[in-house]
Amino acid sequence: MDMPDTAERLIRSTQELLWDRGYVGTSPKAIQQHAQAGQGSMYHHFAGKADLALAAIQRSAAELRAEAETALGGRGTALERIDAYLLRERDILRGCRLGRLAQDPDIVANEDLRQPVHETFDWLRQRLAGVVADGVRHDELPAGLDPDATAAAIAAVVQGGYVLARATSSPDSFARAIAGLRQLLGAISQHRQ
Amino acid sequence: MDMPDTAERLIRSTQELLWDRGYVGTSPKAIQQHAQAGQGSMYHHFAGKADLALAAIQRSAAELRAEAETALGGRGTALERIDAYLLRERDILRGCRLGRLAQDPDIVANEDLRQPVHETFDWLRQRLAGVVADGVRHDELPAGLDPDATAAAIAAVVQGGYVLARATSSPDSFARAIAGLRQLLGAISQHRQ
DNA sequence: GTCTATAAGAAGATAGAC
DNA sequence: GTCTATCTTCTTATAGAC
Repeated sequence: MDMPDTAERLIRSTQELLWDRGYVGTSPKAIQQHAQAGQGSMYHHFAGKADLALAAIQRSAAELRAEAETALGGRGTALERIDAYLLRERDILRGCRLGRLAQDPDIVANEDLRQPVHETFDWLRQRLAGVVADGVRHDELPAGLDPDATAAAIAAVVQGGYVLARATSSPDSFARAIAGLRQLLGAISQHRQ
Repeated sequence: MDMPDTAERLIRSTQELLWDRGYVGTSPKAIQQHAQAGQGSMYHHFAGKADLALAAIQRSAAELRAEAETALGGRGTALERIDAYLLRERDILRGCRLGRLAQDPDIVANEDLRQPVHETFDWLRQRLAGVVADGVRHDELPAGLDPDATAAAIAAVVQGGYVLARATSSPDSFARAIAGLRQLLGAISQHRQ
């Protein structure tokens, strides 16, 4: 268990702070303190706040994608894989690492910083749409169902569930939204074994 | 068309800036410039940034609630009223005035500032649940449907739709999520006239 | 009510020593 | 690679004149 090197600690610290406070709310000083790195260290390894944030966002995007893939690429029916995604462990009140950045004006205004966020959500929707399409192909889901729209609704319930949970300071709000979506999906499923 | 008085301009300016930049990203100076009010003016009318933000958030919460009520309290079947809510005009890429505040660490950390956000989302879910319950009562929607969970899912798709739209810089992402939800609701509805 | 002056501290770096 | 010094601008006010 060696201590990660300085650049690595800076990236990980920035990931944590971006998650909790966003880009606008995260200062270089706070990053340095969290990473136990000096001013000079940070500016030696990274050109500045934006450069470091880019590394952190790319890292978070890759992690998120891997976690989603674990659920969506698992075994089971389409509905079971969607359930695995919807019910996977989440730090609900902390929100989505990437989704929160979509609210940040300085992220949205900076094309470099926005790109990994954009790409990840594009990937997620396509990945979810693929699973929905599988469900339609195997007669689990009705033939008329639009995989892209359904996928977008699923991703939106998760992102919106986070918002509702934070707004009400209660993870229950997230759970309720997920339960509502699962009930709708269950109601239209063809229950084939 | 008189110019609103100073306190009023300060509140409206703060509403706009909170919407676009959040609490952490909004400085008193920016508010003063937007409102064309001086430093002394602002601190004469309000105790400080938090006090002014509270007034602005309460105002935005009341406005949002009134707009939702217009759609949800209109005439028509339950599904038509939900559609009216889902399809009402929105400034999609700007996001939700209140939902974006749920991401703000300084809002969540301050009970006074969080309260109007919390209350508004509680109200919205209950209001939506009432409409869903109406639908169940009138046999538009299946008897087994959980109104609270369905309401949470509907609110989450809207909030999440905003997140997806901002993440992808495209209002289409919002529209797709709404379309997905409407397709699910349509599929389970009983199509009674 | 509004204006200007003042101020302690943070934000986001740059420069040069070690 | 890391450290300290320095710098400009911004943040969030307070104080007192007008």
